[in-house]
Amino acid sequence: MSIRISAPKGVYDVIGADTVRWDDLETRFFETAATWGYPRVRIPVFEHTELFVRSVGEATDIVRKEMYTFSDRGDRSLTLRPEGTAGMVRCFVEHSLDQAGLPWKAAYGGPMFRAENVQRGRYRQFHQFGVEAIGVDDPALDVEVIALGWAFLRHLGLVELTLLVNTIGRPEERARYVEVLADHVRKAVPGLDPDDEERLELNPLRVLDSRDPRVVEALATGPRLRDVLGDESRSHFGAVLDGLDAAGIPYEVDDTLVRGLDYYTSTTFEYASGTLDSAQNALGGGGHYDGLVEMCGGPPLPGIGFALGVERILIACESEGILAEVRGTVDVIVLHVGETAVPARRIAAELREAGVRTDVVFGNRSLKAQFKQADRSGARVAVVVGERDMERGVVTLRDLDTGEQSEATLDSVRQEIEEVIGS
RNA sequence: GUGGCUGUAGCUCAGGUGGUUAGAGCGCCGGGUUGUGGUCCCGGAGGUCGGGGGUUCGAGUCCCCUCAGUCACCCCA
Repeated sequence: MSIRISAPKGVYDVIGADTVRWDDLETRFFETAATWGYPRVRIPVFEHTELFVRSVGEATDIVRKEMYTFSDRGDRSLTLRPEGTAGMVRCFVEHSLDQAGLPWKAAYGGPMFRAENVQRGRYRQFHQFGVEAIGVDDPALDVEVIALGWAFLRHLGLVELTLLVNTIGRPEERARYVEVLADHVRKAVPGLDPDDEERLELNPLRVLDSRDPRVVEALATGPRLRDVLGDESRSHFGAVLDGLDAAGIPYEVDDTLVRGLDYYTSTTFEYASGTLDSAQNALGGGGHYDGLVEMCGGPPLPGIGFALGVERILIACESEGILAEVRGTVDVIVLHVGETAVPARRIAAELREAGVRTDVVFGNRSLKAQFKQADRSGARVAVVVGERDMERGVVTLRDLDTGEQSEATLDSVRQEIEEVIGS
């Protein structure tokens, strides 16, 4: 009796060519980040539950119903990270990284976990790359962070990109605004639907996301957050937009762009893809978080960062037809016919030692079958180690693209192969 | 958490109103070629028809439940 166990809902395996694309994407992200002065750090995938509750916010959907929380054997409440910024800020505070000079700039990436219902571009274990810049309050730093993400996405070859930016001001400005906003919406729309009513109660800014046409209309005529901002917030935002202009980065100001995490303040932004449908078109997003470091027990320092969704970027790349072709995983495959398995493996070992990606056939199969395997492997060269040849001290090299064959002595195999595939 | 659609071989899919041993293409394995792949020809293996229950003489087909995928709501990456 065997029971077949499948992967849990919302998780999946990355195999074959997808693995290569993932690795490639990851490499390119961290290379870009490093180029901009954001070296990679590695932080844990679980943290004390309290960290996320306090930083992400109790009123958010993430904390209310999407966290993978568990008790460990010491009865500590731990949570699989639903996002990366909280852990990064904790890391910054825990190691007093402000002492190393500000801003502290770093990149991170890896799996995140949210117990959401699954759909295209949305999984329970999903993956993000992100950067954070903590400790300096300068709109130019906002621009740098936004530009970094933009440059990375553009360099992948994505064309259908829109950068959305907004500012949600300081907490006290927002508090003032939220009151007038709630008041306005309730007056303008009698019989508000329960979803929107709940939003007004828990997290009023989120009504800006409403799709109820009556609410949308009420918002259009209602107070705008930007109009109630103080001079400082206003000039900061203006400076960010000027910086984007100067950097030649196109953007749209979107009054309704409100990020779903409580720690955001001031500048918020999102990279949207034009090729994905409207529901899951956000490739990534981020913003300022000016009270978070202090709330985590550090000095009162501002921060800004973004996170990109790996799965969504790959979907966008696929829609835009820019996924890289992936050829075989080896360049050379060694076949053997007759009693030559041992010398065949010795040749393979020599090639591998020299850094040549090499596979070798196992089992006792016909040469024809071995060639089929060689063909499928995507290797460029097959080395045939045959009894007849070996008696003369040579092996046969076959170019699998052209079918051309040549002989090589045992001493010259490695060199000849390196010449062929080295180009 | 709620709703719509879908679930047959490794993959993509056929299988009117329920009726014998469930099919195709691609892929895989073997042979044609006693040491030569990607073309061609021949043969073969491979299926709890997502799972469970029910109706029926009989269920891949009808009903219920359940699981999974997908899309949408919600929310976000």
